[in-house]
Amino acid sequence: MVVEKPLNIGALARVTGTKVETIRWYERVGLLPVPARSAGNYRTYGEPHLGRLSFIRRARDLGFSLEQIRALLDLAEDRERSCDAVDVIAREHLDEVDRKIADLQALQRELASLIGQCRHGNVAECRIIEALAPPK
Amino acid sequence: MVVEKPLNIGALARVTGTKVETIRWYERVGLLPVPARSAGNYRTYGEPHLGRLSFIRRARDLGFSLEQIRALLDLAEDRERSCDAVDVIAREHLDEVDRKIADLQALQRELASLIGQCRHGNVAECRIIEALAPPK
DNA sequence: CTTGACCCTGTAGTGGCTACAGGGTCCATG
DNA sequence: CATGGACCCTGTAGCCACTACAGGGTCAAG
Repeated sequence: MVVEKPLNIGALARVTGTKVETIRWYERVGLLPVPARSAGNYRTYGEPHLGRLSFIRRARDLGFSLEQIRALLDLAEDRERSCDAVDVIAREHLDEVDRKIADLQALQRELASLIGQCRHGNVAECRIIEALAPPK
Repeated sequence: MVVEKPLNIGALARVTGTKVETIRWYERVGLLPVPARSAGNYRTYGEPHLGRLSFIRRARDLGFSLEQIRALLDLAEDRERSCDAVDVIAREHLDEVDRKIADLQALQRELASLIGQCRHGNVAECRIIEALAPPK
């Protein structure tokens, strides 16, 4: 059997690709449980912490907010519960992502058209400045 | 000739579609020049403030940062200067928008595939939770 | 025993606002 | 002339999700 050695915060940071400060931050906001401390007052982490932090990081990579992640972690606890609530959170997030993409694409079109009009003259006749300045 | 009446902050907010607090904030960070004050210590704005604030708002709607807007406003001052620097800022911003769209689309694909796998069972066999949890 | 990598707490800063609290001003109505 | 309500003032704190110190303590190798 594998006797797993406890990790200090730097090691946990390395294996999860998280910054040390971010781990402490997750602890402060209650996403990561308060870990045990060594004799020298160092935080010591085990497998459960590693798993939980990995979960958080993956969810963050997918753009979930810490609030959503908190909800997902709570839901994940109760393994008998229906996973519809999980689905709802994920769908809400996807809707948000869809909306952001649409907004950015509108922006992209406007910017591209603005830039396309640049004649590289002087500022007085700059189309970009003109487009931003108030009418007349 | 039109004698333009000075606006107080609320009126300026209404005509530019900005919140009063936002106008004060732009003043604090030096984007809007400090306005004259009335006898009762109210800010009083004229045409130049209106123009400048409109510029800021349009640029914000296009997603430029306040830092970029500051640069654009500086460039707009010197009407003889070549507008290439303006073009550079706009292009950098467009590149940023392009990048954000690409990132969000990658997210969108991942999320959609995750959600598509939901079988609406219980959490123990939830694909979404599984996908987030660490491997085995 | 010293060095340097690591860890601790606490605080402040980021961007771009937003939201108070606790007051002052202005003007129309009674 | 008093009152009420809409407006304005300053200053501070909060939002999100960190990030970056400052000023110290701990630990292990050489």
